[in-house]
Amino acid sequence: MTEFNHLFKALNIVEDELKKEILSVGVLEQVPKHSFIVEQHKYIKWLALVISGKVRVWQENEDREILLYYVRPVQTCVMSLSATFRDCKSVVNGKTEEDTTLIKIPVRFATEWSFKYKSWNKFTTNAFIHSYEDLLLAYKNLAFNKVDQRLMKYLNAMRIQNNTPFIKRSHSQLAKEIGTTREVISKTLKQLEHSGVVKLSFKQIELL
Amino acid sequence: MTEFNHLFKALNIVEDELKKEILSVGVLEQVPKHSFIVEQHKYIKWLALVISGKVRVWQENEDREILLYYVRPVQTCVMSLSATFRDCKSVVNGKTEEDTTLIKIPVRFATEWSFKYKSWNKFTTNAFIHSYEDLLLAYKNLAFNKVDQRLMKYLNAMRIQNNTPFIKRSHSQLAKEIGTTREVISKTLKQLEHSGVVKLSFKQIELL
DNA sequence: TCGCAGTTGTAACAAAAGGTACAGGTTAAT
DNA sequence: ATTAACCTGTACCTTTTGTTACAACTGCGA
Repeated sequence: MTEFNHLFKALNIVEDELKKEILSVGVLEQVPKHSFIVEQHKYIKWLALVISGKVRVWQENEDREILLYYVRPVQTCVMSLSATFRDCKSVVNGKTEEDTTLIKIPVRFATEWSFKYKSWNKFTTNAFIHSYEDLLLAYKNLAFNKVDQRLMKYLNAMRIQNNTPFIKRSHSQLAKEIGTTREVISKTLKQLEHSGVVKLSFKQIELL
Repeated sequence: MTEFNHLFKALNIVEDELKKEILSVGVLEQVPKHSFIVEQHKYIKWLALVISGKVRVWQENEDREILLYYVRPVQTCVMSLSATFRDCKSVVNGKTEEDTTLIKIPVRFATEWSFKYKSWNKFTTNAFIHSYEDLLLAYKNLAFNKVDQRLMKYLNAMRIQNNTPFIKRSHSQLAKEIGTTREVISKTLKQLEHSGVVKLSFKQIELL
């Protein structure tokens, strides 16, 4: 089970006891792209850890969406983590964007572990802290920056993330990340192209 | 020390050992209104627990502000909580709005405790979860609702909070809660008055 | 009681964002 | 090769939000 060893290493899990427990209750799952992992208003029963692939987590409201974050290897979604502490319904949506490998752990175990094993405790606490700070940044960004600035931030983050200046996303996908509409993105991108910051082509934006 | 007993009861702290530790390292402090508890870019050294009074926590950006949350008895500010897990600078501001009583705990203890004492663990975890969910709601609200809706939500929350339909805040204070400017709040309130939802007077808004 | 700092109202304008409508491009599947 | 589904560009218009500027009001303290 390479995936489990990979998990142990990535999360700095050192206790043999904990490893044994994870091996016995954890379920390895291959999820194809575009599958829902969590859905708004539905109960979360598993703590999902992303071993490979990518999960997009967002909120929606009628016809609009806004990106919250991506869960990448090796991480967990805070929302499913908070479900481990009190049975709860999801207030977000999560969907794989690529074929994804998960290790799923029934929520009830995670609570015990955080008290029993230092490394698990550290992992969960860190997850909370980082997620909170990320969300705080996102909130500030939304509160104080206009669409064009938010878009540029997003594009630059993508560039660093994927290590390429070519962002392969359609305008409507971008709109759903930024929290606006397709037309606004199209117009904003055109402006950015005129000012020589980007170069546009079909389903692709090049950062200059 | 009534304050400490009050704290133990409110946080469901049952372990005698933990009580002893809190009593020995905790510092009781009376803070007058309008004092900074945490400041952006400054290090957080204490975990502050609000026993009585109220602390306003917000973010700012040049000339704009936006409210994050209030810390009320008996709670702690998540940001100072996350500082207990890794020495960090604050990304928010916190200021007392009333004369406030705090119990301050040096950050290094809080980490140990969360592993050593179940009730402390529970308290910190719950604090994280609730704060995260609150922020998520705020984010969604900001992303999808216009100023008038956000304002009404805020006013209604205040009404419930203080159990009175009279909200005693100036327009510029409201602007800083909502994340907009004074003029916009004035105009929006006038509209709301015309539609018979509120009644305006000096430094007071009555919800009808 | 006077003056001052903070508050409120509002007109006029500017900028940002959203919505409608439609033309035309690209791709993938049949 | 044709079609259907999706993508892009843009003109035009509306709504929302922000800015500037100024007049008038309120309440407190000297």
